[in-house]
Amino acid sequence: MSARNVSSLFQREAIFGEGRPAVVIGLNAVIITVAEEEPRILVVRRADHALAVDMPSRGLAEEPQDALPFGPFDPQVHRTLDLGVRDWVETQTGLSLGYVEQLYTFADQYRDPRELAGGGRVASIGYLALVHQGTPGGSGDAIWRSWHDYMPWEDWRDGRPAVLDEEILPGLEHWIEAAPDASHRSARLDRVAITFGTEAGAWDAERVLDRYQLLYEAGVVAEARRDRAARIALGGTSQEDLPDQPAQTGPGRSMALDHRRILATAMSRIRGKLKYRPVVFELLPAAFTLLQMQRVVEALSGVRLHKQNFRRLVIGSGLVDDTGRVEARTGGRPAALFRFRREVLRERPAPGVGLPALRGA
Amino acid sequence: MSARNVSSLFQREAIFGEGRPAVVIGLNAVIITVAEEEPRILVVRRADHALAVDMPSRGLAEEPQDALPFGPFDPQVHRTLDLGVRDWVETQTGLSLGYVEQLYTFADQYRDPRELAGGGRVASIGYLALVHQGTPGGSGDAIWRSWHDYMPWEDWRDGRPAVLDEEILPGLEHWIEAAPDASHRSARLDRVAITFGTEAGAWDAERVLDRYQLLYEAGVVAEARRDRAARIALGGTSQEDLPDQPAQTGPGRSMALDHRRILATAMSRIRGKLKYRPVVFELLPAAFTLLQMQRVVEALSGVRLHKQNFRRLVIGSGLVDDTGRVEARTGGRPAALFRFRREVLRERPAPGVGLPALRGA
DNA sequence: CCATGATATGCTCAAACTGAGCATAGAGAA
DNA sequence: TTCTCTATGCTCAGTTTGAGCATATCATGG
Repeated sequence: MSARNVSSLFQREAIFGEGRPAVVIGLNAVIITVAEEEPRILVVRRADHALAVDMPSRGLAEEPQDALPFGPFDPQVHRTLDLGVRDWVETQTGLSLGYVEQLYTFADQYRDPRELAGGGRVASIGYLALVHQGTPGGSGDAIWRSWHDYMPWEDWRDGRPAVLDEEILPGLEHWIEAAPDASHRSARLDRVAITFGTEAGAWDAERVLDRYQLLYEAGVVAEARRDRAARIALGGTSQEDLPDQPAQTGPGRSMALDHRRILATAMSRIRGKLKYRPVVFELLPAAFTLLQMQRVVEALSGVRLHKQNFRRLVIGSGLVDDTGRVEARTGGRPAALFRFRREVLRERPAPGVGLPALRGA
Repeated sequence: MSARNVSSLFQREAIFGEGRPAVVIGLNAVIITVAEEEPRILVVRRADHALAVDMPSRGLAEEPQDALPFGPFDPQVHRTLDLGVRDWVETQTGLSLGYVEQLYTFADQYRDPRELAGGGRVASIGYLALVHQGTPGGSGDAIWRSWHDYMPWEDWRDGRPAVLDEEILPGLEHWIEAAPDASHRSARLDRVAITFGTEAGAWDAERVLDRYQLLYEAGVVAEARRDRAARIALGGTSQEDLPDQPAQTGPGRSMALDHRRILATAMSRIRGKLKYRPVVFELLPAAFTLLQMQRVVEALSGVRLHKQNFRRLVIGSGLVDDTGRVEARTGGRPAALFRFRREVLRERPAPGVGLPALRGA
């Protein structure tokens, strides 16, 4: 509460002095495409030597894990963070990114377990990038995987995902029961109800991050138990009441470090953005049918849409132009081919697929 | 395009090796409150010794500038970035922050001119924080100022801001004219039309950042010319076609470094958030009248709302509860006092002041 | 050539939501 | 008592949504 002069910290020494805290900045990219009606992200297989190298004898997980592509940020080379991302993604994978957007900066203590072994803090700036369908997969060991492999509970296109009732809600139930007292229990119950929409059937597609965070805190997700095991193994204490399950189980495929959290952030962001910015077109070819467009929106948002109403809204919004051409290979009546109408940006303040179904309710 | 193995960069050396890029992380906070129907932010007066110290003889600006509160991030002390912000804000100003949210990480080259003088890159992570009305101002030299002092063109509550037609649009006009060729000119015209809504009178309150960025690029805002002057003075080259005006003029009050850009980011974020999250209540007392609530929303969004419809929506949304008490000092019929209904979080997926006027159109 | 099975596309209709006002209520001030 | 204010209730036309029904236009297989 000391009323210290605020600008004292502006002194040069405070910033450039000896005590300069060493933070290494890394850039993680969630590179998204949509192919065969599935939203896919680029992942690499990565040996979790974070643990393996430092304590091979402690018997912690050594098997390789999926990880998001990563590149260090070097201020000597890169003028801006965005350019840094584009640069190393292109260098490593040959992919030329279209839309690129900064997501969030993650710098929690122990987000990288190497910190426990004496490494410095590694801050990671998450990025979201979109590339067109049909872009050749990354070279090297990078592959495209459906993001639903990691978040199966986020795909409601074929109805309520079974994993919710089979694994997730029971796990959360357990966590609620394990609360220290009634008030905590009630708070936990509320939180589950809010994020998973257990009450009014109100599933909010945008709350991907909230849901993942909750699953992590509740120890339902494999990463939670893995990280806890790492802390214990390295001498940290753990007061947490996580269920004692094998570290590798849990809903969805796990990822290295906090990468699944970064993915969740990306999913939340793109689902939100869909409504008010024309980002879908970044994932579509130049000419497309309305059903193709609908399928991409559905893949990203994870919910089915009413076809006729989708047409009405998209056409009515002025987002697209009829090219006059048709796509004949539909298996039925040929579909008109449309293209994105860039001029709409000039006319409407928030052009996007503002479907009511996507607006939350 | 070399198809290098992606995971090669995961090697420990790449991260912790000798060539570790030195990046200092600072935290800037946009601390917002609303008092007397004005949205206010906490600012400090700061001598721009960035330039003054390094080249006192070159005659560059030495007068103090407004700056956002700043604190270094020290990974040795702070477990998370959020905690870091709360900690130094409390230490320096005695303010206990309510809502805190990360905005964006800024790390452009030369965002801090000290870099030109040989300092390392200073990355800044911007934060948005809300504190209740009536919170005592910061101690030391921190003061509350209306954010419209810095962005006067964002306040449409009393009609179209005069500064738009008097200063901004002429300045942008000049920039459009100065384009190298017709296609650039057309692109610039489009961009102005989009961000400032010159076409259909479509002012999108959320595009605060787009507008500020455009003003900066067009050299309309004082910071653009200041930064350019600094680059030239320090030997950098400048090919830019910025108008030759005194560095200190331009619409709105200028700020140090890229702080006005960070403010613009905060304004965009909160205006967007207002629609789907109950953030207004962070700025209101426990019990409030609907008009008080409306005034806070108007102050933040910069637009006037229809009173009866505001009531209808807020009450209908279940966001508030009647306390049964009344506020008598209204100057007219006493107004019912309401309080925030926290349970709404459990019921609705996206509770917020989702007024149509705030939805863009 | 005609039914069948697909998908595309057009159109309708009730329910809910918005934008703008009119009208009345309950205070203090003149 | 009347006037002036702000609060609060209510109406109404225009628009937007949610859900379907109906028709169009292909390919395919009798």
